[in-house]
Amino acid sequence: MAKDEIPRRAIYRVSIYQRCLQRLKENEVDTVSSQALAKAAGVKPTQLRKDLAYFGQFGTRGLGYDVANLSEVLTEVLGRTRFQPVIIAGIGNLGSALLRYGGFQREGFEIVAGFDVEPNRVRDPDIKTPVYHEDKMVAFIRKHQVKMAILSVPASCAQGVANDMVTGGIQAILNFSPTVLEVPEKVIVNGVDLALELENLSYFIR
Amino acid sequence: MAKDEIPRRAIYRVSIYQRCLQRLKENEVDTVSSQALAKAAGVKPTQLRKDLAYFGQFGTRGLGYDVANLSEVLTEVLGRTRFQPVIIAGIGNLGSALLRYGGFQREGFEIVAGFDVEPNRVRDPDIKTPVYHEDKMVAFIRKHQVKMAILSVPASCAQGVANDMVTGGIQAILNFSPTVLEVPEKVIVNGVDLALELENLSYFIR
DNA sequence: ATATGTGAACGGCTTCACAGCC
DNA sequence: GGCTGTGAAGCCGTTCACATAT
Repeated sequence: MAKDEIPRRAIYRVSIYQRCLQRLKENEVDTVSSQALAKAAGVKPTQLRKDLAYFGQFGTRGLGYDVANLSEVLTEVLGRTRFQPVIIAGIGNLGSALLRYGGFQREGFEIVAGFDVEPNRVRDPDIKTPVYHEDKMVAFIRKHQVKMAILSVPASCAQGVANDMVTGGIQAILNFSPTVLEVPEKVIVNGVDLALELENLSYFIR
Repeated sequence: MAKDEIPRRAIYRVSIYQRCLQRLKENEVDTVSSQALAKAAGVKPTQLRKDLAYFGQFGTRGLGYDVANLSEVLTEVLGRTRFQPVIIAGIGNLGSALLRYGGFQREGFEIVAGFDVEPNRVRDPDIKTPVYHEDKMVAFIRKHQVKMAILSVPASCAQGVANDMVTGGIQAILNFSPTVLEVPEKVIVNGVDLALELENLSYFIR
């Protein structure tokens, strides 16, 4: 099945299924129905089955899915079989928090370096990740063949830093700046816009 | 036009239009076409016009939109005419960063209090927002009629804290925990799942 | 001439209904 | 009987084409 026929949202959900399976494994459950797994993931059972169908047939009719097996399959599907190095540009408030955040490591990502215009600014001493000057970023990306980057610089310089990332060879950017980035088509950008999310919520409360 | 006929994503885009208008105002541009505004927002002109049409007619044919006027209208539409108080539960890495983050204030939100199981844990001294014990949260929400909350506690206690928020009367939650929250239908939840976004990106790079 | 506003067509994702298998 | 796998139907949001206004 070609990748671009798979709904983008389905990929997000597969990640969620994967997490739920992990929890089931910890609890030594070894079989799960689409109904139960879907409930845990907050979706409808048919949707779960449809999502899995994009990648193959993994269940046993009348029984359900083997937790360990399905979990392995999804890890494969998501391409998370090996650690993925990530860099981060902009080590301010948010950037520092992201460096300390354990959630990435847990999911198989490692932030290998940070970059900032003020690399020596005072920071939490238990940040072990090295922080270099932004000048060094392009060379670092090239040398270590890094494909993924987190962008947490102020909006005003986001596009410039993104350009450097692309120059170095970054293929995917997680963008925390409240800006619309212009990048070549082959580069993927996911945006996380905190103020936007709050604004959106405020619209719905009355 | 009834609120629930408007696509949820359209609301996000309206916030983005609003931001672009702000920038235009700063540059003393006073008229803008759907084409120009759409480009700045990263969408197609027809989509912009369709989005605005959900709320009324604001343009002049043959000319475009009056920047100041449209901006006012959108502020009204988004319900961001007055400051909105927000509380935050979980003042760890991420929570502290969010407290220091200026982007919320800029968009008309004020984090009025933080809550944590360890309210006296050592934190950046230039955080001015008071941090109380989580026990006090429900009473605080009630007393100050707070409607919006940010949830940045560990996944394992997210549901419990969310329940308290709902008990107090919170109507909208911005959830940073990698969990599917179960809340009454009338309560809105927007999730920001950092590891999920990275996983999603890693799927698309090859 | 130029740009908005909008019904209709389109496309993609979700849900349904049921066939297939244990 | 129970549960998965899947073509078909339904739904929702986006895009198109053009009528309308200045």
